[in-house]
Amino acid sequence: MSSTEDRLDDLLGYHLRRGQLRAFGAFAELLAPSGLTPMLYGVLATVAARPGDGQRDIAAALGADPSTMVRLIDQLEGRGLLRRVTHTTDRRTSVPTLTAEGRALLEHATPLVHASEERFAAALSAAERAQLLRLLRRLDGAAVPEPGALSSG
Amino acid sequence: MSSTEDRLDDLLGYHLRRGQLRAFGAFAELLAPSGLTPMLYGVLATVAARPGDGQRDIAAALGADPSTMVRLIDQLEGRGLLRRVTHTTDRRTSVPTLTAEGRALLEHATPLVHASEERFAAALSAAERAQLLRLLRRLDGAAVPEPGALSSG
DNA sequence: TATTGTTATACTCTATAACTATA
DNA sequence: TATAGTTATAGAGTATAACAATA
Repeated sequence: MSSTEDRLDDLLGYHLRRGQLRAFGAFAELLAPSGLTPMLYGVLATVAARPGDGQRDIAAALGADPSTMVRLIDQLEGRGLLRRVTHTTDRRTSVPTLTAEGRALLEHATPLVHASEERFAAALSAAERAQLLRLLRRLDGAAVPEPGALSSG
Repeated sequence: MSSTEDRLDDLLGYHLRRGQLRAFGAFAELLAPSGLTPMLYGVLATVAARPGDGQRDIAAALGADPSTMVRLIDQLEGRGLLRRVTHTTDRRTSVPTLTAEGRALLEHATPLVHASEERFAAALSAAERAQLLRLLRRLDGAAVPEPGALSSG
């Protein structure tokens, strides 16, 4: 009723957190068997999307710390989903590269991820989901700066 | 091609997470001096909004675990922002109750929280923010997965 | 001297299970 | 027997700082 009761309900941050928890939960329900967390899936997808990028670039694209990325890459490499390939000209840089298994798992997981999205966003119509996605992209700002990319929202 | 590069950019969960991180960061920038985290603010606001509720109810309202709530209440009580008042008829129940200091801090913090929202959502117009809030509320409104049901790994 | 990746470490947040005291 | 709160503990997840190899 009064402003006292609505303090949290009026906050984007509050609902963003709750929405993310729901999204994470739905992800876990469908993808637990694959052993993938949202972050591990994000790494696989980003490695696939940015071939040739070093770990630091992958980390930056995901908003993660380089030392955090080491552990994530360790996990994925330990499961044979990717390999660290030394960069052709800069031997400091290791380029995460998907193995056949990694690519297969990514292809297997992606429809499950979309299914989890449809599950936790079932309260919204397709048009509303698209609208929500559009607004969230704008919120993120210029999303991930990609080499040679175009837009600016 | 596009399906490969857009795997993450098409996901609500991905953008919800990034949005929440942005919200959390903006909150920290403005609220760090107060010593409040988003969750601690949420507890204060919920205690204010639900006088007479026990810790378990407060926890449920925030989607948190009862044992997690103990620690949060501990922190707030240790700083003199609330007190545990034994329930009138059920002596098992402790009712978190704001002190004058707690209420004052809540009143002080709330405009700062709104300022942090305006900061991290600056890319959106007022109408877009309202629309985003509506959609996120609808998302939250659907059956909330229980806290324990999510993490079975 | 700067940069990439790595390691060691610590800190935060949260959940699980066992325990207490009430009911 | 069931419930509210608590405790101890463990598991993610992440960040900071120091270090080695390379540029």
